[in-house]
Amino acid sequence: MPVDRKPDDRPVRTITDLAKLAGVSPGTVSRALAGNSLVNDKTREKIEAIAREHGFRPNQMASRLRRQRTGVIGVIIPLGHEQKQQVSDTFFLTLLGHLADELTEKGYDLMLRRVVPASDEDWLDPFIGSGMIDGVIVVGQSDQFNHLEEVADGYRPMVVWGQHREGQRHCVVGSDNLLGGKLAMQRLVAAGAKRMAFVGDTNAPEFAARYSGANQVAQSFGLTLSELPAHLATSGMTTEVATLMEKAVGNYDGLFAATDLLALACLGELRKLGRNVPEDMKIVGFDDLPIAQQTAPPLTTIRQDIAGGARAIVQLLLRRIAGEETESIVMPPTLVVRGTA
Amino acid sequence: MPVDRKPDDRPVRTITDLAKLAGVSPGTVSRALAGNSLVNDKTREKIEAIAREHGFRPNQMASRLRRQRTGVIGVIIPLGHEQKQQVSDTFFLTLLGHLADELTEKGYDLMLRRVVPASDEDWLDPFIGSGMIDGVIVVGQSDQFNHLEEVADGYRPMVVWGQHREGQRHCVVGSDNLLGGKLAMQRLVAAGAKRMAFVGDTNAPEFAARYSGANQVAQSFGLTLSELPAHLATSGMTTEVATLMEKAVGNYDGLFAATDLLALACLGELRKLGRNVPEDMKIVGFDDLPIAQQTAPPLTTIRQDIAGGARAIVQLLLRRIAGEETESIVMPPTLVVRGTA
DNA sequence: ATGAAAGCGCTAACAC
DNA sequence: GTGTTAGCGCTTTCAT
Repeated sequence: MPVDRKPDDRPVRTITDLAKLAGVSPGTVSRALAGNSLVNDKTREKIEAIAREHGFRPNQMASRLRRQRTGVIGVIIPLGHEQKQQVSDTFFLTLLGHLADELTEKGYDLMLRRVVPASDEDWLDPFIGSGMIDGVIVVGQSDQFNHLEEVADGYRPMVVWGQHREGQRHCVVGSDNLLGGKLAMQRLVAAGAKRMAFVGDTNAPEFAARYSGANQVAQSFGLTLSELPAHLATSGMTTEVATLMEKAVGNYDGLFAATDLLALACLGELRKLGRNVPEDMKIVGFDDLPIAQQTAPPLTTIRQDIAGGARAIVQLLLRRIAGEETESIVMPPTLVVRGTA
Repeated sequence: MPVDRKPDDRPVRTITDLAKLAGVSPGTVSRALAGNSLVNDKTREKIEAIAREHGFRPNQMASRLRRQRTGVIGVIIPLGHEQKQQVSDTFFLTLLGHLADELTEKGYDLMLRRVVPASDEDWLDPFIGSGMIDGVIVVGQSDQFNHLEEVADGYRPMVVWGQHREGQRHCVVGSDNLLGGKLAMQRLVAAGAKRMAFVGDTNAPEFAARYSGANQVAQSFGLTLSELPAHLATSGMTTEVATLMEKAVGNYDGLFAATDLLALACLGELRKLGRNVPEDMKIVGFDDLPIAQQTAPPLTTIRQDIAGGARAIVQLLLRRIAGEETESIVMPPTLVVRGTA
């Protein structure tokens, strides 16, 4: 039963073709191309020459099937709490870029998948069980914390970017969002704000922790922190924030935005409303994206070390693939004081 | 020669295991799970039940090897002209996000690779010839136009995002950069600018076309357009632009930035130098990234339809995979007038 | 140092 | 409708 395939006129498609041309066995070609075995130098050179001449590349599918390792790391972005959000949130994409860089450097390829997990659905297992990837990086916990816990019990080579909870079972790398929230609130208070609001969606664990940290500090000063629930969907965000800002003006004098993007939107809308930042309203963001330096006034924010996070994720994952156990890593964020608070 | 592997206690790992449990042959299981063949309903249900119970997923590596199709599209980002640039340029990443969305929707997975092609190096062939992907999307031509032409002669399922040149052989989707440049310059002139400069690196074909279009219009008005070569590497960009802006002040009153990111940097640096936009300096950007709305003043820019581009790329690629010939697509950009010019 | 051969797990003729 | 079987292209013992 010949596999039906387009006739390929390339004379040397398989290692066997090449072997015939070189007058050796397929095994020898495999060894020569792999480089590691002890093949006669002349034989190797000859094989390499032919391979180069014909632009031959060993079929990775076959190689990987045989070796039971794929050289591919899956990166999956669950978008549960933000149905509308595309894979286009700047922060995720920046992290993704760094992950690509790190993985490439380590010789792995990166397979990207975006999912909108329905509450009862298996979105992770098909990816993990597909035999296509050696390990998986989950970017953001979304509202899938419990599901991640379950999966982690049966599947070791997984590292998640997100929020760490005491005693959790899945390996996570992320910022200390509680601390970040505290730093943000301390700054707002130091800048003289009295009536504060958190702008963001506290359904995501990361954001909930940011709120919580900020709230703790607020209470310690005898102040309160309101919630202005705003979502990140790129399309609706601006109008949503516009509405929030109309209400916020006069009621608050300090905003802690869950992300820089949100902070930026607040800044823009407040300007439209004729309010001055930081005079009428102090603002602190979160992430320290490159644009935070370029706004007017430049954004006071909490910096997450995205590149460092990517490095840590990949490092932990490779250790897990090698069979090691690993701890989670919580990275301390830092306050960057600029012009908005 | 048993492949050495960790002992897997999962009772049903292969289609054959499952077949034994179900009391049928592997072939039947394969058919049942594939869904398409005519399998007895009872048999199918039984097989599906067992599969679900044991969390069984057919090994994709084997399936793909056998079927000679991978269900994976490669996305590769060549970074030739920007050695330092990571995969973190906002525009590329936004496009990448949309590509991920489109491909996911069509049932394809996305394999991401970042390369820094040395001038003489084969960076595309290894990816194409790896047998891991059914087709490839190249995001940006970088300085590899000629190489892409060569590859296109021998490999059909490839679509490139970038600049279209008359008579080129590789299939490309991209904006009409020449037109974009013209629109930008027309706006600068209409806004009253007299001494203009283009901020960007004209080694990339896209940028060269933007410059060229702008230059044509400038000349038609008897004006000249200088070049301020600035690179996109996220790290060095700000300082580089800072130097350029110091020189620019007083010499120019209108800037056409190759990208919004560059325009943003110009805006920021000019503010630091105490100059007002648009009074002292008109600025037009390119891309219309979401942040362009949020700057102060909001950025006048040339909009590229990134989502539409992604859709077109995927559509063309799938047609090429199916064996069709396809034309290139050039999309008209539009001028978005905001506050900077 | 090289050849021979047995699969990796799955699919699709082909036969019944 | 289901079983049988011959590979997809590669790697790796085992034998020489």
